[in-house]
Amino acid sequence: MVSEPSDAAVPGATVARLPYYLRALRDLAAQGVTTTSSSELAERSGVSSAQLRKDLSYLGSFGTRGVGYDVESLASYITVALGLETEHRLAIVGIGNLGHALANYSGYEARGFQVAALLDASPEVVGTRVAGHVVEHVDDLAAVISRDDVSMVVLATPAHVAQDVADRVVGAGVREILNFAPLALQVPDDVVVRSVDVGGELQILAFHAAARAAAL
Amino acid sequence: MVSEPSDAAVPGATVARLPYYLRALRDLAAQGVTTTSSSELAERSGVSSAQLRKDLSYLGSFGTRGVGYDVESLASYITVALGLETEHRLAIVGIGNLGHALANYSGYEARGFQVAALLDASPEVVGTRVAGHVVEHVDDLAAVISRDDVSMVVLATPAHVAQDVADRVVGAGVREILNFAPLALQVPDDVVVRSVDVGGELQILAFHAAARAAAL
DNA sequence: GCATGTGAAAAGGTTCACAGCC
DNA sequence: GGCTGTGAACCTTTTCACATGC
Repeated sequence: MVSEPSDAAVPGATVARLPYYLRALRDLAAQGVTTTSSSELAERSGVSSAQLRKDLSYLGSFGTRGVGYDVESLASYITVALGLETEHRLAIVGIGNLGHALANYSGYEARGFQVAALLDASPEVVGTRVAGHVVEHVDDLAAVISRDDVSMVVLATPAHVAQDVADRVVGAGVREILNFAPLALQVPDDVVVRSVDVGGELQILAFHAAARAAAL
Repeated sequence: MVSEPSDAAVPGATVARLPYYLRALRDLAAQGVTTTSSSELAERSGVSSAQLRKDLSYLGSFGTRGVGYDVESLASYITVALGLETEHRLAIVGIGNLGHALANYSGYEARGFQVAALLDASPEVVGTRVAGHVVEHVDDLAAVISRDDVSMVVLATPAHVAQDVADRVVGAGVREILNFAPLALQVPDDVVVRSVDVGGELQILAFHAAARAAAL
């Protein structure tokens, strides 16, 4: 049987790696592999085997000593730990370049994510059909969120309206936001924001390139 | 004059926040603000003022006690620290949904980034014009990288070819990769990979949603 | 025998609180 | 007086190394 530490909080750094483990496990399963080890799984996930074992220890005890892990069942445990056995309905706000790409992104792979609505503010975009959805006006945000039971919002708007949209999203009761706008959103403590900043990532790479050049 | 700690390494966590500071400084400059404080800048960047001051201390000493920071000059110092005063030429590999969006992304904001080439493997895409570039075949990767003096590659290919493309990118001498494919790329130690994983970010949000639900 | 699971040690990062300086 | 810059304290995260149990 599997133990499940009831209240011990899972460290944030561990949570951030669980998707990697899950992905690696699904790859293994797709290849027909049924059993794996912490070292194999760690290598495929890009972490050390000690790190992987420590991370899993926060969730419970899923392996067999001397043997390893059952691929399918470990994948199931992580799926449950991530809350992916329940459906999460998304709304994407801001149907520009990026919003388009996100709407068409087939890989809401981890089952459990469903795009429920697309919204934008531009009259030229509202009413058009994108990825099987009619784009609605962002002024109807609260109504759409309620109507479609949206629990997560993806923000792909220009930076100068992102905070305003975020305020409305939070006001409509959404507590999880994935932000692509390059600014730090101000939200209440109980709202979780994850930010993806392509420009920032490039700048970090530039730092390393400069450091390399300086070291010559 | 400004001191610049010569060899003391800048912590990775600090480097990852520098883009936020730079963005906030540019916002302030755009608003006509010429002087700011660690608390104002920190709030706009989403960090604590102590953290901001500590981060800056790794780069040098740029403020005036009792006064604050000059917006323009601090922005300049961070720009230099990030290596953004030199031009970085990018190639985007994989011109699907996401690659399209990235190619059209106007905000290679931080001057210094320039899209030099687009590549794909599909005969239907190669030869078409996207964002002002004719898409070239990924088999010509090494030649394109050399011809266009590409120093960073953005990988937006399907996951199952990402490692193969990454190997060729590294073989062609590129040492900085921004990876959008959902897998852990295996690269030599001297290559820097930053990964952006939209599905993973959603899964992390799902974890928090589940934790919230469990706490009720 | 062998790979997991885990305390303990080490490293890394953040916060505190105040000295230093304008 | 007020804000920066920074050592010291604190907390989190990673790594180590080995006891545990199949």
